Amino acid sequence: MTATKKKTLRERRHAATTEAMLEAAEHVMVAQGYDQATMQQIAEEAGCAAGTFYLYFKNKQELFEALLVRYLEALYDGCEARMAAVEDPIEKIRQSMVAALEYCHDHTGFVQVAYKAMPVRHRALYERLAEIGWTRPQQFRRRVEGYLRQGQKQGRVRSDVPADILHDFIDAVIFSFMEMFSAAPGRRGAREQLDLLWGLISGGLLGKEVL
Amino acid sequence: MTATKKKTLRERRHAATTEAMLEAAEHVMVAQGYDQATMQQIAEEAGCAAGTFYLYFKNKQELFEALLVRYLEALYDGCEARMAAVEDPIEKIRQSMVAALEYCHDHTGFVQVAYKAMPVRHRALYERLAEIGWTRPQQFRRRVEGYLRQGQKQGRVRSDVPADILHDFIDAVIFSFMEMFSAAPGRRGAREQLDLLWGLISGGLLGKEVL
Amino acid sequence: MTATKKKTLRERRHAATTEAMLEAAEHVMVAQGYDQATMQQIAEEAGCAAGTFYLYFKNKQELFEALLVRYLEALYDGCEARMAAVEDPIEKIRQSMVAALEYCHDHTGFVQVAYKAMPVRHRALYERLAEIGWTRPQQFRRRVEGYLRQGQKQGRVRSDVPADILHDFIDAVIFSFMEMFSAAPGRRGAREQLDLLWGLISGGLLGKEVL
Amino acid sequence: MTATKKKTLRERRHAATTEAMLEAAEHVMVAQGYDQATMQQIAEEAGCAAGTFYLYFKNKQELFEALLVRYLEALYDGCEARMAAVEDPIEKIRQSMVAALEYCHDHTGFVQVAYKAMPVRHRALYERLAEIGWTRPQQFRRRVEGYLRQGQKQGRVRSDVPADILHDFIDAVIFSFMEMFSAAPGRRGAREQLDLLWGLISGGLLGKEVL
DNA sequence: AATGAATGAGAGTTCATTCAT
DNA sequence: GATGAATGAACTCTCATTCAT
Repeated sequence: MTATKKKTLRERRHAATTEAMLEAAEHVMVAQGYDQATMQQIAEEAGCAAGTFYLYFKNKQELFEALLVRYLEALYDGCEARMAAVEDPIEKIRQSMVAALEYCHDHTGFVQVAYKAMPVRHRALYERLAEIGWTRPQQFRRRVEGYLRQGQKQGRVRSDVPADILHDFIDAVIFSFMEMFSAAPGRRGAREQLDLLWGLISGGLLGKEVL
Repeated sequence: MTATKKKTLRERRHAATTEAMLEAAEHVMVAQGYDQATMQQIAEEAGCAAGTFYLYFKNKQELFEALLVRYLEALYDGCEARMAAVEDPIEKIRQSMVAALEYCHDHTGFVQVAYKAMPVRHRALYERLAEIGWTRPQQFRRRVEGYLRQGQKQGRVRSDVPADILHDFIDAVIFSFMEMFSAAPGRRGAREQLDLLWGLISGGLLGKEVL
Repeated sequence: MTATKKKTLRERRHAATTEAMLEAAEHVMVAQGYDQATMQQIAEEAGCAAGTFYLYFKNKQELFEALLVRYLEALYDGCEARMAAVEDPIEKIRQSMVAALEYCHDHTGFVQVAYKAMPVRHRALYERLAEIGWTRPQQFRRRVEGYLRQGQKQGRVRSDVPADILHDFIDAVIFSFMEMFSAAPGRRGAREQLDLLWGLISGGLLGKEVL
Repeated sequence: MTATKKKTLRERRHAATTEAMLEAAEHVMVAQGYDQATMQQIAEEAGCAAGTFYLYFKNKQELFEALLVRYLEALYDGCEARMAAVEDPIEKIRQSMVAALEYCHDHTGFVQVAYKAMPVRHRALYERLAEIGWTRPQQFRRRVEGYLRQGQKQGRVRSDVPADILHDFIDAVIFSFMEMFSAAPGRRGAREQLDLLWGLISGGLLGKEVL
């Protein structure tokens, strides 16, 4: 009991420090970008010595990756929770967007990290994360593509465009608008943003006619 | 007269050198990204000494900006030429997309520079370029928004979404797909790519129904 | 009484810990050399925390010196024991060599520490050890030189070379071959090694003729 | 002509700088040892910025290797020149010793570098130098072993000890005494030193009787 | 105009040592 | 007594920029 509690205490302490470090890293990297952010700056922000970071993260690159993974895990968790609550495949996609936008509203830092701090373009980063065994994005994507295909079979989604391209389309719009929203937060309510995006996206997915 | 001619020759020489330097910078920056590309590498690629660059560009940052501006100037030139050839506002937008995609096909380096080498996110960069007085993107954007508003007045474009958001939507889709196309060139023909994108975008712009 | 016993127990514990630490230090320093061996590595090898070392040794340098002294004490003990068992001065020297070689066979780590891990060359180290009051090498050396002088008086050792140089000669050969033997252990039996070395050394000491 | 001269001038300049840097490195490394010598110290000694060293040497390790190779090349050159001047195999060995001792007298720094500054033990270093393609020590050694075998065939060198061990013996004595001589220069004349060493070595090589 | 050697500030990272627990 | 997290100074090495030639 005591041992367990002790261990838990240590672990808690460790987790809290890790958390504080990730926050400091986020803050500085969002402000400066990955390359321009120095470990000294981040350490100062975190209120500890630069060397201390190397007890928690192997190097700067892994610090950044941990930062991103932490956010993405939460984001995907939210998306999947919302998706599970409905049955209809198209509605699942819509709900996933709702979750993403909500998360983006509550964690402005995330999008800014993802867009301003990335040491490499996001495609390359996903590959890197896959290399270290974190493949959730790929899995999630496959799932959404499945829903899109169901929508195509039901005739509710255009079939002249392959599902993977439709997914790219959704991603393109969401990511881009998330960046805009996070850069100018509060400009519009989350509800309104969602309707806007869904209008644009669903129009593209439906694609009945060409102007 | 002679003086003028001499000066012209010098200018030509200067322009040619500038051009070679920009090409070298593009090559290295596309391969390595902005921060990782060193001036010595770029100089070696250009076949001159590192110091020489500082006779043509104030510093690394300005070298990159010049590189980007050169591309964007050509891109906007192409877009505006095509836009001038048609009358219909929606068709103008479509033609501008055609031009952009074509340019992107012929100058793969451009998109790669814009996406892989940017020292900062593109929004920040536009602001920076505006600071140094290069405001063509803003002008171009205003023009396209004007066409969108015309389309709205004619009832051919959804009016439930403001024109500036529609523009953001177009930008989001185009920029994202341009990156994909340039990363996997030849996967699809330019024609086919265009139809794909236009299908998605026009669907979104039209936006008659919601799924 | 109880206090005394307690103290003795404590002392035993202290000695055992010291021993374990020296062994760990030896292991790591032999593998990596003095500078490359880190206190954290040594601590891990010893199964304790890095900080604990500083309760037993003032710093890394003293840890190394203790390590070396422990070995040298044992080595000199062995040599002197063997020397005491015979009368003849030359034979004393020979027996000392026997002891040294045996020790070297049984404690390969010693030579490797002495040769691979030394933070400074050995002469400098002896000076340093003398500084901290450990002068046994000097004493031992004086003794051996005494035996050499006796041999010279008896006409059994060349007199054209001063005894201190003869001692340097012996040292040179022994130290060098000890390094070789310890680097390639088992290449030759201890007996054979001894004969080899004694042949070379005694030839040099005798020095009747010049080729 | 001009071009050639220019190039030669540059090369000269480069060589002179390299030389100055090696000297500075030698000075500091002899005083502090390899690990303790910092690039800043060396640079200060050389009268330039630390970064400048990296234009001439890839890193600290290569700086040290260059330093050692420079010395050894000169040493071997001297040995081989002297060896070529005589016919008799044993005399060749003796002449090589003469050359080595002379070199050691004129370049005290060399022995001190070799003994005080080595980042690793000399055997390991020879392996490393062999790795980067510098195998002169091995070649030289093979040659000397050949002479020893000739001496054995002629009955002038003991045959009860293999030639490679005899070579180790010579090396052991020479290296050790070189260190002593260089640590206490001028204590004895070169001539006297030579006679001393040769007496000890030739005695060991001859090895007629055992004390 | 062009060079490229030299600079020097500053990067990421390591590690002997300390000290609150 | 033992811990091990934290320190922070010091390390090697990089590179945008300068300037004597």
